[in-house]
Amino acid sequence: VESPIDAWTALLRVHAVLAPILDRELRRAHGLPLSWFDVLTELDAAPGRRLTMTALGEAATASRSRVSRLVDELAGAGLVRKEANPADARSAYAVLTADGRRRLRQAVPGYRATVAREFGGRLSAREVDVVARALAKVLAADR
Amino acid sequence: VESPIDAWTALLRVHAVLAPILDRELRRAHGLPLSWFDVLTELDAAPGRRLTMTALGEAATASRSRVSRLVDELAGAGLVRKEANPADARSAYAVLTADGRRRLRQAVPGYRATVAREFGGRLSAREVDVVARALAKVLAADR
DNA sequence: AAAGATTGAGGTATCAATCTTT
DNA sequence: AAAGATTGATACCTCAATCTTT
Repeated sequence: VESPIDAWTALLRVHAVLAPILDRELRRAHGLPLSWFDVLTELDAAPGRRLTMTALGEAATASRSRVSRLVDELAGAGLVRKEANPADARSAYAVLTADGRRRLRQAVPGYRATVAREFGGRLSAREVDVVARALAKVLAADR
Repeated sequence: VESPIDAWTALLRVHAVLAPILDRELRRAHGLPLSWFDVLTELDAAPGRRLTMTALGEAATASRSRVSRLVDELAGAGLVRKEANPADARSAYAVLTADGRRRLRQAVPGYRATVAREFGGRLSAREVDVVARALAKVLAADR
């Protein structure tokens, strides 16, 4: 095992196996698709629990145009609210609501447990650490 | 950085960034979506360059029902051929054609180069190795 | 009845075109 | 003209129902 191809191929496979598991689990237990969970998580981590649509598109896994529709769905469910940006009338904020924060907090423990079981379960602490650092480097490099 | 969550979240982000890049590059240069490339790669690696639909569904990143449609598309493009399984009339083989093999071989160098640049580029050989081994362990564990 | 495979219906995501504000 | 954002059209993917063979 030496070429980056092997690592990348394994990443594709792990994603293909685990993402659907997490998605189904989040829907079943909390009515949250993984795409919603992802957006809520990014908003929760942002200063003021808010991000412009563009910033959200860059932070989340969803594409820029997908984010528009996800935020509309989340707003319809009361988990997010859209707010004007007083500094620039072109841009819009997506803001996490109290309800959204509550739903997210309910979902996080189960999500972490599933990840720990399915992903972390067979790896040493050191391995987990190296993987996290390495993938963070890949991200930092491109964008 | 210690929890498996950080590693998993980074994996999601890397996938979200790199998969579209590779997909666009494969389409542009070779007319092959990443999903096609994935199926062709699995068939090329299989004994006799053939797999039953179920085996292909397990090997590839596509779901079982998606594989049916992908193989139909690939057969329409002449890159794959469907063959009866003489041992069991329920099952069908997807077989890589000479054309499919040629197209795959043309695409592989560019694919490897893009992965090397975008993924392996910023990592040491040791990091790449640990990531590949760790992700392989995760896969072996679940399925 | 279970296993291999396909398919109709519907959900999910992307692209390119568009609208508005800077 | 460029940046922020949305949207119509379309491609992509999954679920559950179905068909056939074991």
